[in-house]
Amino acid sequence: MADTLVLITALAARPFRAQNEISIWQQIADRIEAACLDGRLGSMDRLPGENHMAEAFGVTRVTIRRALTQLQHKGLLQARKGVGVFVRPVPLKYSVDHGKHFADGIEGGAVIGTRTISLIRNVANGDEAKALSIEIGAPVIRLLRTRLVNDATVYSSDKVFPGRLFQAFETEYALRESVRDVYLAHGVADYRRVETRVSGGFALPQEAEALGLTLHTPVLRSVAINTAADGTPIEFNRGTWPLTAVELVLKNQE
Amino acid sequence: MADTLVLITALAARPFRAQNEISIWQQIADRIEAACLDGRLGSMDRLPGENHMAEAFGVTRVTIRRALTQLQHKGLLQARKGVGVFVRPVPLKYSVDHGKHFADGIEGGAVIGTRTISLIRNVANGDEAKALSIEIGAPVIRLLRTRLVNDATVYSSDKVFPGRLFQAFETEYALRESVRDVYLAHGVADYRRVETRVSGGFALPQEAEALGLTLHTPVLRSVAINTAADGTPIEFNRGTWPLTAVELVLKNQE
DNA sequence: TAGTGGTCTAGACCACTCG
DNA sequence: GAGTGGTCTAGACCACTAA
Repeated sequence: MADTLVLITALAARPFRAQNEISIWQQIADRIEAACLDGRLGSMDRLPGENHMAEAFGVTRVTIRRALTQLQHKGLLQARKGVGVFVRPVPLKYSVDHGKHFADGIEGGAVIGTRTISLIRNVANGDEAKALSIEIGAPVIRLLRTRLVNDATVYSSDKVFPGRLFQAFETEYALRESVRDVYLAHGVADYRRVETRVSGGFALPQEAEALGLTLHTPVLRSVAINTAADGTPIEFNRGTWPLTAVELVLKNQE
Repeated sequence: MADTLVLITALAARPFRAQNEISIWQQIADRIEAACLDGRLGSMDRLPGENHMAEAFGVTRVTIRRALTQLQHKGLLQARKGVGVFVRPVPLKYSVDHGKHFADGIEGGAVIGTRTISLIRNVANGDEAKALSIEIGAPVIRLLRTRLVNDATVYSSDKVFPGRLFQAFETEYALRESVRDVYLAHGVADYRRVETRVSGGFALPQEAEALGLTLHTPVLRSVAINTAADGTPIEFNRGTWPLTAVELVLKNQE
């Protein structure tokens, strides 16, 4: 919040260790990371410009950028072209039980938030049709949203539902932004996650935008299918997580 | 296998698109990636030196390095200091059912391999004791190994077993490098994976070494616990996967 | 218009590996 | 000793953003 240049100058005051031990850029990254983690650099703070930081640390912009790049990959910083480099909200690891509802799955007493990006009706493409056991071109409901933990965006999801099963999706969802409520209102009291696939990748433009990450940043991706108690697929869910922000917990219940 | 400089020169022959569309380094990376994926660059091939490639593409070493870095993060290349940059074996996505045995979990008819790094007896530290429900300092068996799919190293694991339950671990394991056989020989015919935790991180020196990745490369990490049919914990398993080499599939069986 | 981050150049020195 | 990748310097131009 305060003048970050003062802080950075303070970080730069300590001399670097001998170069054959740890590289300069790594030492710079370590110092900035420490400042992020212990709160000296706060959430949403804007760092000084790269030129200023280069001068403060007595190095070239290239060296500063090498350090900043690592911290962006770690999910601690986000760079916005023409604007600046910002501290991302606490990327501490959250444990999410991916067999449960998102809010239930967070371990510990965190504050959960939801931001609905869009909710439209559409038709199923190949992947979606296969996952939901419907025909290509069949009507579907498409819900884009992000989930927040302690004001940090940790999850961006793209959910697809069979349109025929949820005639009143929009009105029910509008009440509390709750998919579970929509299920209940349509007579689906019980359902289960039958399969989860987890893979890694690199943030595409839309993912970087949704999660507040720099482009090319490594991410986790999950693909999951929910079915009703009778086995009917009711949801196809594709999600993206910042690589280091989350720990997915998958339990085999008896 | 053949002269990779000839190939790289061929890749460099095509002119670059206007710079305001896609950056030079990205175009270089895309061309090399395409050559890796369609076999023009084969597994274990060594690329020309960065100076040679820079000259071939008509750019600076910095620009070449930016392209190579991305491909290293993607798991397509591995750089070895003082030696060269090498093409990693097919990092195509493998689907692994993490509730099953490794070999059973691979989807499709791939060739599975095992390399045992070390097998020693030791004592449990805090994490391991907690996971296995034994006391800190209790005897454990520690097994380090890597798994290969079609000659590509896709998994490095660090398994810990309660020493008291497997008196003849070493002799039984030596027969076929099979943990399942060790279980059977000690009367554990049935067991299950009760919990899997998946998270992301960046390759530590030992992980980079084991998987043939460049340092700082993003990776997937899994932590899992197996129990015998009666609920007794029998294995604590920590593993590392190249980020883009695998898709973990976790099914909830009825 | 001023400042920002993204890209690129043309050099340099170093530690490391291998023959 | 020759070649390699890792690091670092000192510049430059660009597209983008906000005041």
